[in-house]
Amino acid sequence: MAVTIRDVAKRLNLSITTVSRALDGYDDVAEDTRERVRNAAAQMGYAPSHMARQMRRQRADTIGFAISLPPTARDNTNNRAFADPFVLEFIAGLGDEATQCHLDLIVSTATPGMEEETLFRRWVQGRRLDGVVVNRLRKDDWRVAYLTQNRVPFVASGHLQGATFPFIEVDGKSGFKRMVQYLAGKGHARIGYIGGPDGLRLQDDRLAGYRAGLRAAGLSFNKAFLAQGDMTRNGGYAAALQLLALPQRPSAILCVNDMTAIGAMRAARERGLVVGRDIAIAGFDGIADAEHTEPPLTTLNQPAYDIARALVQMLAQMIEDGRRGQSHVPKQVLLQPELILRQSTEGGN
Amino acid sequence: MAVTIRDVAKRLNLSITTVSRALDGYDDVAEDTRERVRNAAAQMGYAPSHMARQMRRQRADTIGFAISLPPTARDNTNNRAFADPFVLEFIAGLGDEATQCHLDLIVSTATPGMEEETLFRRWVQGRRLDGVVVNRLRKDDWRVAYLTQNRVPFVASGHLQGATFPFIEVDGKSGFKRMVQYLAGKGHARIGYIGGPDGLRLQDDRLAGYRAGLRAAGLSFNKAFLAQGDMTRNGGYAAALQLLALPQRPSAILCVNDMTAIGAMRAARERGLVVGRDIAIAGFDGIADAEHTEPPLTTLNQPAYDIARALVQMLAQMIEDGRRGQSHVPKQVLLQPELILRQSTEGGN
DNA sequence: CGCTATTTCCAAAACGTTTTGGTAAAATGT
DNA sequence: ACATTTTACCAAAACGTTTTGGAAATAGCG
Repeated sequence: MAVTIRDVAKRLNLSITTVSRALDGYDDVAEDTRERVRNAAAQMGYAPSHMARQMRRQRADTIGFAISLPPTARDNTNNRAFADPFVLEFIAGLGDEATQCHLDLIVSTATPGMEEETLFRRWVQGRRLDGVVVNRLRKDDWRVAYLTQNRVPFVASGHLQGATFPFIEVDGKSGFKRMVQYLAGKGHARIGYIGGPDGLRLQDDRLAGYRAGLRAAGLSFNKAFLAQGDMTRNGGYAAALQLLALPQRPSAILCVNDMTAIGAMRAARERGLVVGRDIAIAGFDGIADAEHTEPPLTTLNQPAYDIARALVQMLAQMIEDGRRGQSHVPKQVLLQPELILRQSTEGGN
Repeated sequence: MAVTIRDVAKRLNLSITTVSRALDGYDDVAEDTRERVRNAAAQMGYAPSHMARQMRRQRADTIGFAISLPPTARDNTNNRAFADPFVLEFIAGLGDEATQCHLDLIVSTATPGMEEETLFRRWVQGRRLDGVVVNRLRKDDWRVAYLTQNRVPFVASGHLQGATFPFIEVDGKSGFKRMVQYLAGKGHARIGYIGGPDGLRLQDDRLAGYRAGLRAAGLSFNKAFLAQGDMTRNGGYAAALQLLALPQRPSAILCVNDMTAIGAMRAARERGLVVGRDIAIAGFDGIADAEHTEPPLTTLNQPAYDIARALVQMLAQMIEDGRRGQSHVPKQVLLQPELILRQSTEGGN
C-alpha cells in the first residue's frame, strides 16, 4: 500500500541502490540525479520504512527506561509510575535527549496483570532496544545482573557498591547530613525521619546521611523517630501521623523525598500544626511543586532533567563504542544536591 | 551475535518453519516436537526478533500520542509536556491499555530545536506506528487533516465540529455552566474567568460554558473579568494577578484547568487573600494535587485515565478493522464532568 | 491391499531496506 | 592513442521472521 523505495526507483528508471544512496547523501551519485530523486521522493511521499531500515542495520535505535516501583505504589486501577514529578522530570529529560540523539524511548510501565519483569525481558530478548537506563537500584538488583549477563549496554541513576557500570548519582548521604546539621543549628533536637521501602539503595543512603548528621550534631539516634513510607504522598501522610502521635513528637521531620514531605505536611496541618512554625518539614528532590506548597518546602534539589540527559548521552556513547568493538570506560559521577531553604523549616524550636 | 530462529532449528535438525510454528502454537506440529522446541528455545535464550517480526507482518504494533503544546508552555531547557498531571494521567492510561493490547506507545515530545511536526511526520511516513491518539485539538488542526489524508487510524480526546473520526469528549461547556450557576447561587456576582491559549477547541468550549452560566444566572458578561493564561501554573499566576489588580476585583475566579487554578491561588495568597473565604477559585480536570492544595480545590473532574484507556481500545479496534478491510463506524462519546466541591469555593460573597 | 484423509514437516518467497563488490562509461594523464 | 583514474550507476546478498503451498509419512477405511 505505502510507497516504497522500489516505486521511486521504477518511476525514475533507476536502481533502488541509487535511490537509497542518493537520499542518504553518498557522494557516488550525480548531483542532478540526486535532485531528481529528492523531488520524486517528496512528490510521491516516500520515506524509508523505519522497520526495514532497523532490520537491515541491526539496530533498534531505541532505548528503554526500566522504572522500578515499590509494590505499594501500584494499585489496581491506575499506574502510579507517573505520579511522582521527580520521575517525570527525569523521563522528560530522557525523552528530550533521546530525540536529540535520534533514539526512541520506551518506558516500561508495569501494568496490573503484567509483570514489569516479563515485559522487560521481552524487550531485551526481542532485541527491541539498544540500551537501557535503570533507576532506583535495589541492593541486589536483578536488572543489573540480567543486563550484564545479556551484554546489554546500560547506565544507572544511582549506583551499587563497587559498580563497574556507568552511573550518575546524587549524594543523598552528604545531602541529608547537611540538612540535619542545618536543623540542629536552628535548635532542633528531636529530628524524625520518614524513609522509603527497604532494599532501595537510595533509602540506605539517605538514612545513613540522617544518622551521620545526628552524630555530627552531637544528637543521639532515637529509633522511635524513624518511620517508613513508600515515597508517595499517602505513604508520607500515614508515616507522619505515626510520628506525630508520639508522646514526645519530633520538632522536625526529614522525608526521603518531596512527595513524602507533601503528605507529611498535610498530616501536620490536620493535627493543627502550622508547618514552618510549630514543626519543620523537609524533603528531597526539588520538584517544582515544592515551590508552590503551603508553606513552600525546604528540600535538597537534584537536577533530574539534566541528569537524565547526561545519562542518555553516556548511554548513546556506550552503544556506539560497543558497535565498534571498542571497550568503554564507565563514566561515574557523584553530584552534590543543592540545599534549598524555604518556609517549611522556618522557626527554630 | 544474538540467537536466531535458525540456531534453534539447526540445533534440533528442524526447519525454521517448524520452529516458528511450534512456538506460535499452530496445530500442525506434533506435541512432543513442540515441547522439544520450547525447551531448546528457553535453554538457548531465544526470543523472536521484534524487528523481523514487524517487518514480515507489516505492522508496527505501536501507537503514537501526538501531544500538542501551546508555544509558551515550552522553554529552552526543559520539556514541559510532562508538567501537567492531567496530561500525565492521560499518558499513564494510554500506556497501560497499550501494553494490555500488546501495543507500544511512543509519545511525541517536541524538543527544543526539533519541531513537533517534523518528528511526527517522520513517524507516520516511516510507518513507525499503526495509529495515533491526538488531544487538545485546535480549531483547524493540521494533524487531523494530515492523518486523514494519509489514512492513518486515529482517535481524539475532544472533537471538532462535525467530526467524522472517533472521539471521547468531556463536556466542558455544560460543566462550566453548572459551575457558574453554583457560584452564582452562593451569591457571587463578579465571576472572572482565566482561559487558555486561543485556537484551542477546549478553550472555546469552556469559555462558552462560562458565558452560558452567566446568562443562566442572569449575570451580565464583563470583558474585564476575562484573562488569558497558558494552562500552566505560572500562566495562571500572572493572569490572576491581573484580575486581582482590578479596582472592582472578581469575588470568584474560574480557571480553564487545575494547573491554572493552582497558580491563581498562589497569586491570591500573595495579595493577602484567603482562598475560600475572601475569594473563590475553581478549576477543571480533577488532578490529584487538587486534593492536597491549601485549601483543597473545587474542580470539575474528568476521568483522564479511563478516557485514555477507552481511547486506546477504540483505536486498537479501528486498526484491526482497517486490516480486515472492514469499514469502521466511529464511536463518539460525550461525557459529563463531575463537579467536586471543596474548600476553595467556600464562603459566599 | 489400495485408496483417501490426516498428520507432520519443510523449501521458498516475501517484507523494504542498506551494503558489498562490482562494471561500464567518461574523464584524465602520458 | 592507450593506460589509468574517476564518476555514476547497479545486481545481489543480507537482516530474521512469518506465511504459502506443498510433500512425505502415517493412519483410517472399505
